[in-house]
Amino acid sequence: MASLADISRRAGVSIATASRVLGGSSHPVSDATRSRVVAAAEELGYRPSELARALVRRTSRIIGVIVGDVVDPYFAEIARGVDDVAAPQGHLTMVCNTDRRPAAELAHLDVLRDYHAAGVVFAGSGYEHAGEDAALRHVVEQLQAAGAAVVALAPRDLDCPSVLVDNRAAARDATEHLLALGHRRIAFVEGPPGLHTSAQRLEGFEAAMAGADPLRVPGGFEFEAGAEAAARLLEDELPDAVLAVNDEVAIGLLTHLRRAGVDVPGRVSVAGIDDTRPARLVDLTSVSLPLHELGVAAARVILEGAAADTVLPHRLVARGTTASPSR
Amino acid sequence: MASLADISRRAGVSIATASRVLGGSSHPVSDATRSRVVAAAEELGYRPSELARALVRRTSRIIGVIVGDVVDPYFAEIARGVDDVAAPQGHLTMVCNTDRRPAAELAHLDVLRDYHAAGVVFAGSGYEHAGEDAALRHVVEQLQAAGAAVVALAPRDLDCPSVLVDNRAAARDATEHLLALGHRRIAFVEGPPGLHTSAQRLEGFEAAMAGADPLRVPGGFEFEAGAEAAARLLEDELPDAVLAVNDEVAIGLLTHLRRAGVDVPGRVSVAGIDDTRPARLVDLTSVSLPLHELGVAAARVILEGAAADTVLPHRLVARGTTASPSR
DNA sequence: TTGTACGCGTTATCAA
DNA sequence: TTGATAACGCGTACAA
Repeated sequence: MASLADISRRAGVSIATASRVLGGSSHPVSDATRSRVVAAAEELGYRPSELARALVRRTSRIIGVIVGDVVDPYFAEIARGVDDVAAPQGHLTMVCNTDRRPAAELAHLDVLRDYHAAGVVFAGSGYEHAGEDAALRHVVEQLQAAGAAVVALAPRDLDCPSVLVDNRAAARDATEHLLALGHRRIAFVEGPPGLHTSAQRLEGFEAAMAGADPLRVPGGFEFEAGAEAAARLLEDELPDAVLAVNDEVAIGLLTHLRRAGVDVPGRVSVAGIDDTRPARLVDLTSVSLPLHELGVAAARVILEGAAADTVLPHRLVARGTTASPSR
Repeated sequence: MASLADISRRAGVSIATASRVLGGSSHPVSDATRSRVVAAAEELGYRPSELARALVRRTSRIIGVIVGDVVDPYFAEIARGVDDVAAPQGHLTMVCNTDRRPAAELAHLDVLRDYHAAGVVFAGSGYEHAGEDAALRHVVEQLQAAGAAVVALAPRDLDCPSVLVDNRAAARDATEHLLALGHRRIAFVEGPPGLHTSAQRLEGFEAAMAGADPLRVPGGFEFEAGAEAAARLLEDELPDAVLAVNDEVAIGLLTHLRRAGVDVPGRVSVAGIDDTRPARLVDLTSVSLPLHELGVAAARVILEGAAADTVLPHRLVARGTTASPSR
C-alpha cells in the first residue's frame, strides 16, 4: 500500500505538502504542485491509513453500537439506522453484542476506548441499581474525556445525552386501545425485572388501568417468556386481553394461546410494543416505535453534533389480534 | 490515558521493558522488574492503544462482516456467530451493511483495508457476471496481500476459502418433502435474478422435480416478493404446493394467501428455506441452515487458521404449513 | 508557498 | 536481562 512518503517522492514534493493536499488541509498549496500530488496519488492508488490518522488525531472514525442481541430486530433496526448515516460519511459501525450481560458491555466499552472510537451508542436500557454501574460510569467518563460522543437510546444511569421514546405513554396508549375496545380484565406480561424499560412500560399500563382491574404476569423480553406467560394464564381464568411488554413476548403468547385452541382475538385480544417486523408478519397489534430513526438520530448527534435529549413520537398500530369482546 | 512511557517512568524502567511485560513478549524479564511494571500499569490503569499497536503490527483486531442487511435474520445470525467467537478473543466485529448494493460492498471493503482488518467475512452470495467483479477482486487481493484472511459464506467469484451450505441439496430436500406428501404441481418462487444462491436453489428444485411438473414464479429475497408471487399464483390456477427461495418470501406468500382466504396447508402447502426465527414464529416448514455455525466457522478460520472449504449440514424441519393433499 | 522535524503509542532490532 | 532507537504513516507547528 502506497504511503504519503511514496506519493511525496513520486510527486517530487515534501511529505508535508503531500499530506496537505491529500488530507484536505486548509493550508495553501499552489495549483501546480497540488495537481502533481493528486496525479501521483491517483497513479499509486493512495489511500490514507486510518490507523495512523486516528493515532495522531486521537480519534478514529469508529462508532460503537452496544446492543443486547443483534438478532433481536429491535436492536438490528437501531444498528441499521446508525450505519445508514455513518457509512456514507466514511465511518465504521461496530455492532457490539452484549448478550444482555453487563460484564460483556463493559468489555466492549474497553475495546472501543482502546480504538479511540468517535462515538458510542447505547441501544438498550440499563438496570436499576446495577452492580456494574460504577465501572460503567468510569469507562464512559474515560470515553468522553477522550473526546468520544456517547448517546443513550434508552434510559440509563449515565451522564450522557439521549434520544428516547416515551415508554410509559406507549404502554398507556396500547392499554387504552384495549380499554376502548371494551375490555376490562387486562393482563400485562412484564419485562425482565430491574430494567428501566420494563418498569416504565409497566407504569404506563398501570396508569391507564387506574380504577380497572390490572393483572400482572412475570415475563421477560423473549419469545419463550411469552409462551410461559400463556401457560400461566391458561391455568387460571383467561383475561379479556393481554398486553405484552414487547412484540417478541406477545408473539410467544399469541402462538401458545392459539396452539392451545384459544381464539385470538375472539376470546382474548393480544397486543405488543415495538412494532418490529415479526409483528407485521403475524398481524399483531402493536405500538410502533421509531427504531430506525433512533439510530439515525444517535449517529447525527455523534457525527454532526445534532441536538439531543429529545423524545421521538410513537403510534399505535391496530391489527388483527385485537378486537371488541364478542358476545 | 496512560501510555507505555508513563508506565516505564513510574516503574523506573525503559519503555522497551515495559512493552515486553505488558505486551506479553517472550523476551526474558526479571521477576523483580516485571512485578514493578505490572504494579505501575495497575495503578495507572494502563491499556495499550490498539491503534498504535495495529499501526506497527500492520494488522488490527478488527473483523469485518459484509452483510446485505443486518435486519435480515439470515445475516444477523451469521454476524452473531462471528461475534460470539471474536469478542472473547478481544476482536471487534464490524457489521458492514451493503443494502445489497455491490458499490456499497466495495466502499466498505476499502475502509476495512484502511483499518488493516484482520479478516473479512462475506456473508452473502455474489452475482453471476457482476460488473464490479474486477474492482472487487482487486480489493480482496489487496486485503489478502496485507495479511487479512478473507472467508466467503456463500458462493462468490473470489479467490478465497469458504464455508458453505449445499443450497442445491437444501432445495431438493424441501421439494422431495413436498413430493413425498403427495403433491405434484409444485411452484418455486425464485430469488433475485443473477445471484448464485438463487440459481443453486432453483437447480435443486428442478432436479427434484425431474419428470414432474415444475412451475416457476419470479420473486426476490424479501417479504413483498412473496406477496406478489401469491397474487400472481392466485390469478392462475393454484398449485398444490409452493416452495419459496427463502423464509422471508415464504412468509410473504403465506400471509397473502391466507388473507385471500386460501387454506394453508389444506388447499396449498407452503415451505421455505433458511429456518430463520420468523419461520418458527409462523410455524413454517423450512430447511434449517446452520447460520450461527457458519459465522462461528468463519471466525475460526480467521482467528485460529481453522480448515476451510467445508460444507455444513442442513436439515428439513416439517411444520404446520405443509400437509398431504386433502381429498 | 514549501519544507523540516517532532509526536502519536507501539513493537522490534541491535547493543550493552 | 535491560535499554536506546528506529520504524509504522500521518498531522502540524515552526522555519524558510
